[in-house]
Amino acid sequence: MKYELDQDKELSTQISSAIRDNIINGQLIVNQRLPSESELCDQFDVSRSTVREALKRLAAQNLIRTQRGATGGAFVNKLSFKDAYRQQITTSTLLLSMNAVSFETACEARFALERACIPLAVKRRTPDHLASMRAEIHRQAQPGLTDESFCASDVAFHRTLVDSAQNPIMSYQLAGAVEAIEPLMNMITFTARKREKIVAYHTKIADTIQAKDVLATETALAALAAHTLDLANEVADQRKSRKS
Amino acid sequence: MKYELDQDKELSTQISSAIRDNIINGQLIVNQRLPSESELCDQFDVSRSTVREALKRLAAQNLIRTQRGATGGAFVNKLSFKDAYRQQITTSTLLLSMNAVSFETACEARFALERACIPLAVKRRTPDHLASMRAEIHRQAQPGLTDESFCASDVAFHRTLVDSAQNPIMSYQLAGAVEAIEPLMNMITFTARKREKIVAYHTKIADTIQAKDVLATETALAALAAHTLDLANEVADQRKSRKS
DNA sequence: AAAATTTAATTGTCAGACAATTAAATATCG
DNA sequence: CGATATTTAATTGTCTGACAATTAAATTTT
Repeated sequence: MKYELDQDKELSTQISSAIRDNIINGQLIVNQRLPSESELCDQFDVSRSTVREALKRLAAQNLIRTQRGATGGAFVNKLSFKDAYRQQITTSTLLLSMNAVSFETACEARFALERACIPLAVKRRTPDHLASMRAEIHRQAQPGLTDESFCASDVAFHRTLVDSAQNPIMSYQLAGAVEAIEPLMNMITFTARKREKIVAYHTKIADTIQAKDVLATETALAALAAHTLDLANEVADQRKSRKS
Repeated sequence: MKYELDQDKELSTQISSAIRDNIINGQLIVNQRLPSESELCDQFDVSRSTVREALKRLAAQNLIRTQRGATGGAFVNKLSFKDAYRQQITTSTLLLSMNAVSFETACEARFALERACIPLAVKRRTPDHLASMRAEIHRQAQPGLTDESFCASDVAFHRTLVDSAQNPIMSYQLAGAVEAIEPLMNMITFTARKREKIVAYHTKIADTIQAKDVLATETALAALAAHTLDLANEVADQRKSRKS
């Protein structure tokens, strides 16, 4: 295999990019073994530390995995949906926390994207999905729950809604939108009254999905979106008044 | 700062995870300088190579950047939307190519998610967005265009549609869905007649967005989705018949 | 005061060594 | 012969120490 290297960057970056390109364009296929570290040293004419730093970069992106031992080495890794989910969630969470994204913007994105799942969710939801939703709703209604657990259950409910569309690509794409909002939601204090209201919306959503009523589900979700935004604004107002 | 290390993994993995956790949970904030490599050697009681491999892992995820020189070091990187886009697109593309995702599934996800943008796009689209869409449509109608360029323009058109919702989180989330499908689309041969039809759909979509008609836009997009799926099935059928 | 030089801190790269792991090859024993 | 134990070889993981390259700050020179 031939490699073309950019100039003007660190060697380890050039090497990892070269190998990454070969994975993306299919010259290196899943489970294929890369040359051993010492062979790569020869090919790129660099030291082993440099090769290793390059390989660690690729490993961090789940593009390769390594095995020790006689038949070991670095292998092109099949990116699993699970790994992709995790990456997606990490990236989304960091993006939100580092870029001062408003709750409003994040909320808008989340509910808009979830709405996109409804027609498919209504068509394909199984009894299992419905049961999962009901289970989370039941959990959310329990009195002793901490705010954090309540939020986590909220996320689980919405994730089930997304998953019930049974399109793995959508589940993956939306993982970030659904999960990354959790830290923002965690800043809200959910009083018993507020929880009651949210539980009611969730129940409505589960009911309408069960009834296979797209329009009613969309309406219920929109109402929940509006309500969530209200809660967030309330928190923001409290902050402001406390400041002054 | 204290670090808790998992056992049973490579040292460089443990260290990168520990630092990553501290970035995610906010103990290390944006632009903060990490301890120098030799300080990290002392803190974790490992060699410099090990520390460096850990840092390269973090750099590969855009979590840190490094600078040489007297005041250099590793700094917590502010994850930009641009970096996040690129990561998202790379991951999505690999996920699709490595997991034998059907065109149907990818297409379904893409159009469902795009549909989610329509209400916002209709509300917020600027003359610039409309002009961009028209420009891509014009480009798609040119006779000498290669199939690849046609696909690229198609992607650009849809990206503009998404961007016109003016929600950066949605743009980011959908970047993968919109772009990753391009390699799959590239397997389709777009005859003049087929292009005409797609251009007509795109025109319809631009028109209805301009007219701020949500329902009509949704209808047009749904029609385009159905048509795209037909094209893909045609290709699949040809493959099958050529085999037998 | 400005420009040139030196210094010190830091990351990037190299070289060579040994430890740990693992599968395959080989030797041993019943 | 067959099963088991041992050795071997290949490979990644880690350590040590060195030097190069880069950069900002400190110092010296003009």
